This record gives sequence, C-alpha cells and structure tokens, in this order.
Amino acid sequence: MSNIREVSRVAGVSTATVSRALSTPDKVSEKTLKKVYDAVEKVQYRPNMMAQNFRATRAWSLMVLVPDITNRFFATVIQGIEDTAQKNGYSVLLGDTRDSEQREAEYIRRVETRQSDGIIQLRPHHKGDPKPAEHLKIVNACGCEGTPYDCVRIDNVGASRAIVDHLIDMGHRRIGVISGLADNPHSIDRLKGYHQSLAAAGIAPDSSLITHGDFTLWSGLQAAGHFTRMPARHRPTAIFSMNDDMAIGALQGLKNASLRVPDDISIAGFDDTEYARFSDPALTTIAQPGYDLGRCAADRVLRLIEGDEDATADIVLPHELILRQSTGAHRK
Amino acid sequence: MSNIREVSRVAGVSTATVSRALSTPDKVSEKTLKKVYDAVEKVQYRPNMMAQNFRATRAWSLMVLVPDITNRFFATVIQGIEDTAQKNGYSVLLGDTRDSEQREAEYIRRVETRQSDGIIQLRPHHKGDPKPAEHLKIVNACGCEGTPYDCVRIDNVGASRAIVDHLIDMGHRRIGVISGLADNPHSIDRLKGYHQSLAAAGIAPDSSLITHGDFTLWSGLQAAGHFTRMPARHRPTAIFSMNDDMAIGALQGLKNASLRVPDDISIAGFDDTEYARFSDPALTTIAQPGYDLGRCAADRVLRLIEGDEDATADIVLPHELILRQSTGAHRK
DNA sequence: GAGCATAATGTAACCGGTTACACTCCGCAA
DNA sequence: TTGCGGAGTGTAACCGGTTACATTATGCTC
Repeated sequence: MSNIREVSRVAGVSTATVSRALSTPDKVSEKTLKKVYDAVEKVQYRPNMMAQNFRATRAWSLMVLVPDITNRFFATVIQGIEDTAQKNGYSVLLGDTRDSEQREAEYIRRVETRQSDGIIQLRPHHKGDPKPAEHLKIVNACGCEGTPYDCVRIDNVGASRAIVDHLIDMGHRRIGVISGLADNPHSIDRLKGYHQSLAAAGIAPDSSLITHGDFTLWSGLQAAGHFTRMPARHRPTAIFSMNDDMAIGALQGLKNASLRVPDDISIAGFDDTEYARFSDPALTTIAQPGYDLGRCAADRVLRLIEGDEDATADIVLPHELILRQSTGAHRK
Repeated sequence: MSNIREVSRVAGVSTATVSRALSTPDKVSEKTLKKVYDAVEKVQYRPNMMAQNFRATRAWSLMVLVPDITNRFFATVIQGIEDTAQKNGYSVLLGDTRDSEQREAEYIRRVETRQSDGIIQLRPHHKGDPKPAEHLKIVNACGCEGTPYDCVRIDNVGASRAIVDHLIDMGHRRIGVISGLADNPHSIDRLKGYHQSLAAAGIAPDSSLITHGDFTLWSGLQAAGHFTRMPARHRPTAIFSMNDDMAIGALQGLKNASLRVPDDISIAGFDDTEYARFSDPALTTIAQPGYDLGRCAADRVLRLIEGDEDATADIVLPHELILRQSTGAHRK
C-alpha cells in the first residue's frame, strides 16, 4: 500500500507539501498541486485513516449500545443516529449488548481505550445503575425522566396517560396493562401515567390487572393468557400494552381465546412501528419519533465531543396518539 | 489522559518494559511486573487503541453494509456477525446504505482508507455490479448463485421450488407471485425456482400472475391490489410472496377485499421472521438461517483478513419449509 | 537593484504505542 | 579465571500522517 512518502517521492516534493496539498490546497501553488495530484493518481494513494486519527487523537466514530438490534424501534433510532453521524464524518460502531451488563461493560471499555469518541445508549438508565464516568461523552437516546446524564426522550408518563385517557373516554373502567419488566424505567414511567389517568377518572387501581412481559412478541402472547384465563366478569375490557410487539403477541392470544378485538376487548400498543399499522385489527398506539430521537442524540453527543457543551441536557420530543381499529367503545 | 510514558516514569522503568509487561508478561520479572501494574493502577492507564492499531496496521473492525437496518431479517444476520466479531476482538462498523449506491461507495472508501479490515455485504450482488477490487476483503452474507467473490447464502432457487411445490401439492394451479424488484438477484433466483416448479407440474406460466414489490409491508399491500382487482376466474388461488413483510402487507389487502385466507386464497412468505408466526393467519414460509448466515460470513471474512484463505468460497446453508395456516388446499 | 512582505516549500518533531537490537548481569561449565 | 548463554532491561527506530518553525522563492515598491 502506498503512503504519503511514496507520493512525495514521485511528485518530487516533501511529505509536508503533499499533506498540505490534500488538506489545505489553497496553501499550495497550482503547479505543485498538479504534481501532487498526478502522483496520488499514479501510486493510487489513499490516506491511512488510522494514522490520521491517531495523530489527531480523534477516532471519528460513535459507539451505539443497543439492547436488541432486531427490535424495529431501536433500529429506527439507529437510522437517525447513523444519518447524523455520517453527515458529520463519523462512523457508527455497533454494540449489541443483548441486555447483558457484561457485554455493555466491554463496549464501554473500548470507548475508554479511545476506539470511539462517544457513546449513545439506547437502554434506559435504571435507578440502580452507576452514573457513567465523568469523562465519557455519553447520551441516552431513549431515556426517562431523571437520567443522570444527557438524555433525549419522550414524555413517557404523559404518553401513557394519553392512551389510558383514550380508553377511559371509550367507557372502559377495567383496564389491563401488559408492562415491561418491573424494574425497567419505561415500565415505571408508563405505569405512573396509567395510575394518574385512573386516579383522575376516579377508578380504583387493581393490581390483578397488571402483568409483565419483556417487550417481545412471545411475552405478549403469554401475557394475554393471564387475562383470558380470568373469569369474564373480572377480565379487563381494554388492555394497554407497553409496546406494539407485545400487543401483537397478545392479539393472537386473545383470538385463540375467541375474544374479538375490539368488540369484546380493546387493546392499545406503544411505539407505532410499521407492524402496528399492519396487524389485524390495526393497533391504536403512541407514535414515538424514533428517527428524531436518534438524530437529536447524535447531534448532542457530537456537541459534547466538540466540547461545545457542559450543562446536562434533558430533551423531550413530542409523541402522538394514533387511533386505529384495535380500540373501541366499551359494550355492556 | 495518561500514556505509556507516564506509566514508565512512575514505575521507574522504560516504556519498552511497560509494553512487555502488559502484552508479554512472561518476559518480565516478577518484581518489575508488580511495579508496572502498580503504576498502571496509580495513573489509571488505558492503552490507546488508535496508537496500537495504527502501529499494527490493523483496525480490528468489520464494516457491515446493510440496505436497511430496520429489516428484521438483516438485523438477525447482523447479530450473527456481531457475536462472531466480538468473540474475535473485532468491532462492527455499521453502514446503513439505504439502497443507495453513493452511500455504499462512501463506506467502501472508508475501508480503502483502512478504517476497517473487511466488509460484509448484505445486499445481493447484481449482474451489472462491478466486481469489487481485488485487495478488498469482502464477503456477501445474503448472496445468490454466481456472486463473483466470497459468498454465504441459501439455495434460493431450491427454496422457492419447495414452497411452490407445496402450493401445487395443495391443488393450486394458478399461483401468483409477489416478487421483489425485477433486477434483484433474489427475485431472479426465486422466480427461477417458481418457473421450475410450474414446468415440473406441467403448468403453463402466466405473466399476469407476477407482480413486483420492494420487500416492504406497503408494497405487499399494493401488490395484493393487483390480484384483488382481477376478475375472480383469473385470480390466483395461491400467492407466493418473496418475503414475509410483503406477505403480511398482502394479507391486509386480501382482507380488505373480503378474501379469506386460506379458504379463498392461500399465501406463503419467505424468511420466517418472528412476525410470520404472529400474523393472522400465521404464515407458511421458508426459514432462512439468518443468524448463521451472519456468523459464517464473519468467520469467512476474518479468515480472509488473517490471510488463511485464497480460493473464493460459495457456502450454502440449509433452509426449511415451515407450514402454517396461511396456505390450504385449493377449493373448487 | 536593494529592501521588504508574503507566498511556497522543506525539515524535523510529534502523536503513543511496539519491537529489533544492544547491553548488562548472573550463573555455570571448562 | 575465563567464556558462554540466557534472562531482563534499555535505547531508539518505526508505523504514516500533521504541523510549528525555518528557509527559500517571488513579487512589489522605491
């Protein structure tokens, strides 16, 4: 592989001149410029980025820590990150942590050894999690209220309230919940919104109406079983699932039990992934601006890297209630 | 940030000794080892990977070129790649090309500048595509027959034949196809299998039964329109969709037209993504070993990088026909 | 043509590691 | 005592760029 020395030899100038010709051409005379370009062409020179980055002590890459890359919502966030990174000359290093603390630690170690300049974390920050080291440039792209570092998010509590209010408006009073894992901050915030809505409507909470999944299709199917096995008079007339996948899984469980949606029971999701539009019936859900969350988080981490920012930011993007056919009026 | 010189100063040894203590401890005396470790701890030393990699002229990263990261099948392949890369000390650089030639070229340029050591391409190699430069370490993880470089794939022709044979066995003779774009090699191979099956059963092909989408849910919905608008006697009694997403989209289109699946019309998909199991009715489909495709491709590219291989490989992994409820016997 | 400002180029240090080679020290055999 | 071998360590070159500083070339004014 050719290097800058070879170019300088062929062009008959110094390496400094070659470097300048390529990075600051206005500082080099026309004549020399031509000699250099010809030489570059001749020896098929491509600058060695590793050398450049090393010299500049900048890796020009961002590490994205994602719990599960096959989750379509996360994938959308990553698209937003990637586009922004690309636009600013950064690469995206993928860290699929599979929800494993150990893998996450390994990836963070890579950042400490300067394989990348910053981190975008897609897992929400849990209460018990240690605060990341001060020197790390890190932003959470799917966070919750109270994240102890930079965070881009939606108002989970409010979004949850919006969807539960909608169900209450339709006349439902026994509203089931398919939550995520109990210690997941998204679960906690959305459950909070659920309880706020019930309280505002004067509905007493009933813990038997709350069940937990892990945000997968399968766990939604299982969760549906919790409700279908209940005696009909105890059964909720509407279900709020904390993501679309679990709602789609639950849809199948309800059908297996011969419950019609929304005639016998309503169900709402969260995220508004494409599949929510294509399920049968199409899901009422909360649209999260996944792409924008990624874009904003990437913007933010780039500013941290450039050193333009110091105060911790908490950016809240708007969500939207999407009404489709999976929710309907309560029938006596 | 501390560097090796600082460690050597604190430990009272040379940088060479520090380097050896960390990479080849058996070449250093116990006493010195302790001094070095203590110093590392004291100054919180983390080796600078950029320097190491630069010196070793090895980036320890693989570039994955993926047409669309939100596609669940691709995401699964990436998981296979990532696990293998991680296990071997490599990082994965994400290149979401959005099917843009220009973006792909940009990413390949990064490899030429040695930002990463190898490429895994998820887009199939098209007939007209230029053959990648000889010096690139590149493997295709979702290729087709005839890829002019290393390739890991399934037998698309055979898989397609398996699913069309199944439809024919169920008594169908008018079998529609929702293909991908006409120039996509997967479309070409799978269409080839379709025609082989028809020929073997003595069924004359009918070009009005073939329509094209772009592998998205929406295009499947549109494609369904092509068939539902046909007069009933010309309409196919079964449809083979070249991926699950289009099949799921089509499912909705068929329902909108009050066609019952599989009673009035059968439909089969391809890929066996999780959603295929959760659609209503659940999709008959071809299971592709996505994770293994990724794993094999990563293994292969690592061998290329290590220089262990020279001959071009064409690795074919097994597929499987998954029978579910979306296909049924043809009714007169 | 001298004097000076400015443009163009070259020299060499530097980024932070690794490693070939040289050197010292020590034990042991002759 | 001398010679030898091997273990342990240090010195300095090197990877491939960038850039501060020094030097030379060029153009302009008087």
